Amino acid sequence: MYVSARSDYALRAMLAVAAGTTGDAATTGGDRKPAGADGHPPPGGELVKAAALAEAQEIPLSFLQGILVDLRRAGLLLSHRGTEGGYALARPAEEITVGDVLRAVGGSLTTVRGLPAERAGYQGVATGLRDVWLAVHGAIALVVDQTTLADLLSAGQRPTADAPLAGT
Amino acid sequence: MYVSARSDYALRAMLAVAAGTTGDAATTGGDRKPAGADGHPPPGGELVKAAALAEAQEIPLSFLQGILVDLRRAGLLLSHRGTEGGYALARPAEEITVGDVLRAVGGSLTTVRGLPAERAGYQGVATGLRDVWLAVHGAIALVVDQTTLADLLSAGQRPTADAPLAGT
DNA sequence: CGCACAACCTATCAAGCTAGTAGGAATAAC
DNA sequence: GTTATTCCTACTAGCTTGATAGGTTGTGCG
Repeated sequence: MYVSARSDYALRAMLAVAAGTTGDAATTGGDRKPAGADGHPPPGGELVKAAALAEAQEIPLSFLQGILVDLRRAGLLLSHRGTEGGYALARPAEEITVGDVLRAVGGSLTTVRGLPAERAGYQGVATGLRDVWLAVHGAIALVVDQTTLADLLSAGQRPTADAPLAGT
Repeated sequence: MYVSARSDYALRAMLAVAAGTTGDAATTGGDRKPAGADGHPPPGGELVKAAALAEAQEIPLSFLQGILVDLRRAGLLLSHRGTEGGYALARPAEEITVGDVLRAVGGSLTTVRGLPAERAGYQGVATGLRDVWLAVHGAIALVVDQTTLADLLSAGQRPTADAPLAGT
C-alpha cells in the first residue's frame, strides 16, 4: 500500500491550480492576472504558471513539468504557452475527483506487483488473495471517487472537521 | 496505490505455510513428515521448507528467504534448521490477519512518498489531502485487519463466493 | 522581424526495490 | 566425529522511480 510521489505531487498541483495562485492566497487579494485585453479568457479559469505551482507546494520544477504533461493528456488540465501562459482546469473543481487525478498519472488505481488488481493469477492456496485485493480496491475507489477537488479546498479552509472517513 | 512484490510474496508464503505443504495438497495425501521419533514436535504445526514454498508459489528462492527472515523477526513464523528443518506458523491461522503480514514486511500499512500517512506535512491548499489519505488508510485497515489466513484458505476451497467486500 | 518568456520534449544521473549468487552456521542422521 | 541438509547472512547485478539539466517550440511584445 504505497502512494507514489508522482500521485501525491499531481494532487497537490491540481489543488493549487484550482485555488488559483500561490497557495495561501485566500486572504491576500493582491493583483489577479493581466489577462491581456485582447479578448481570449482561458476556458477553465485563470492561468497558473508551473513555476508558481512548484514553489507553492515545494515540488521540483522539472519533475512537476512531466506530471503536468500527463494531466493535460488525460484531459484534466488546459495549457497555454507564451509570456502569459500557464495551466488551468479543464473542468470545474466540483467535477474532478481524486480518483481522476490518480488514474491520470498512475494508470490503474491499484496495482499488485505492477499489474492491475483484477488480473493477478494466483494459484493453489493463494487463490483467496485476489478477493482481498479486489476488496481493497473497492474500498479505495469508494473514497477517492467521491471526493472532488472542491471538497478538499473547502475542507482545507475549515479546521478539518468532517473528514470523508468511510469506516474508522 | 501500489502493492509491492514483497508484500504479495509474503502473503502467499504465509498461506502456503498455513496450508502445510506444496499448495494443492488438499486431496493428495502423500507422505507427511518424518518428525524424528526423538520427541520434539514443532510448536506451530508441521515444518515446511523454503524451497517447497518457492516452488509451490513460483517465488524466487533467494528473495523469499529474505522475506521469511522478516516474518520470523516479526514473530509470525518459527524456523528450525537442520536436515528436517523448515518453517511453521507461530500462531494459529485464525489469529493471523492479512494486516499483520503486510506490516511485518512493509513497515507501515500505507505510505505516502515513503512516509506513513499520518505524518505528511501538507501546506497551503493541500491541507485537505491528509484527510483523504487517512480515510484511505482506514478503509484498507478495515479490510486487511479483519481477514485472517484461515478465511483465505477456506475461501480458496470454495468457488469464490463470499468475498469480504466492504462497500462495492 | 527579433527578442523574451514559458510550455514542451529528450537525455542523463542517483536511489530503492527486485533478483540472483556465494559462503557461513546450526541441526539431524550415520 | 563426520556428513548432508537447511536456515541464515552478506555481496553483487538489472530495473523502475525520483530528480535533474539542456534544448526546442510556440506566444506576446517592441
